[in-house]
Amino acid sequence: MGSKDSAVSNALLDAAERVIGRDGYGAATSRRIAEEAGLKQQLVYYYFQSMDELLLATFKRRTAEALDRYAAHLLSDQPLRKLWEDYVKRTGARITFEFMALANHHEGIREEVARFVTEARRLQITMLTRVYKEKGVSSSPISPGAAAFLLASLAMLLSREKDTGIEAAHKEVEELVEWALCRFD
Amino acid sequence: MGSKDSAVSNALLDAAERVIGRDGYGAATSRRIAEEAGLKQQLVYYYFQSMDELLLATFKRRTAEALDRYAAHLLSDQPLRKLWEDYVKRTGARITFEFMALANHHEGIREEVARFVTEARRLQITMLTRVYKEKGVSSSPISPGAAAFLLASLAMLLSREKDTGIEAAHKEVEELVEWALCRFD
DNA sequence: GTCTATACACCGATAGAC
DNA sequence: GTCTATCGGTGTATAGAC
Repeated sequence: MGSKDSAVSNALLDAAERVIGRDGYGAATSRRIAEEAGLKQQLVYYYFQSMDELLLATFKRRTAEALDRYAAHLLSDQPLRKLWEDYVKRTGARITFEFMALANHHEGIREEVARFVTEARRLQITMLTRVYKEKGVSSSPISPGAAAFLLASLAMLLSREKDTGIEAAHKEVEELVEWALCRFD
Repeated sequence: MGSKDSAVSNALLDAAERVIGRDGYGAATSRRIAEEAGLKQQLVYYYFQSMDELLLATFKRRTAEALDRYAAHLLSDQPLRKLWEDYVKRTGARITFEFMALANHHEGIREEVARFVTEARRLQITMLTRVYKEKGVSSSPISPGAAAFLLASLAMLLSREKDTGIEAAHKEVEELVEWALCRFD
């Protein structure tokens, strides 16, 4: 077994992301991922015990990177807007939905999704509670938790639909979000 | 080629739904679907030209059923609440996300997703415009289109996260939705 | 650490008998 | 309309040389 943070190991994770994003999780086979990385198929089994493990490692690297970005947004002077932009760019992406579907029948990925979403929400509630206090929000029907959830769900569906060529009601939703974000600036 | 609305054809579509929901689209092979239906693998190719066509037929049957349900909700005396309950039950379901992921790399399914979402939104905007007028809503920052989108995105993420074992901020979101729905009752 | 070789299962799809 | 038989391709994973 080879090291998990070697150059080859990371090249395999990069290749796995490209293949899954382009062709779906059904195409994430040892042969295609190795070919995408310019390596021999059998090398996959030197660096990972199984395909399941490779897929899980690919996903865990992504969630770790995302949590790092979210933490960085907290330090920005427009944390809410930074988070929204990050979400729109990433949570509706093709590869995100591939992993969501994979979570249906891959226990390790399902557990990692749960861990990731819970921790991300916790971070955002902390941030929003601070923002509410700074801006003197006191009696909103939308609690910090609900606001975090709203932000995530709107960004996810909005960017997913855009990717699918749908635009029904998008302009109005974007204006609504813009209106809400401006109230916090 | 056999008829598309024969008993056998529908049994294959039923079996395909079960396999995809349980094991993912990667498991939707002619052999497994036929076995699930108690039929021979080769029969799939008598009723469908290819696996792609079977998957598309499976999805189209689902979207047609959903649009029928949505149209029925319009006639209810609590159309908004009926729609919310339908959404919570279905849009976050495992199989929905499998088809969303499939849409990434299956052109026919992507087109059908776009058609379905656009038509569903159109129906809901008609309904909400009527409700707004009946209730005398005039200066809400949330337009009928934005409200339809909000409903869809919240229900989708809420039920998806529940299925994954996540509950962070869910209680607050449910209370917020309940509060909003009550205002229309 | 990377190579060649290979075992064995499953895949989509077709041909042709009945 | 359903059956048996089958082709060529691809999948996961392992063994063993270098």
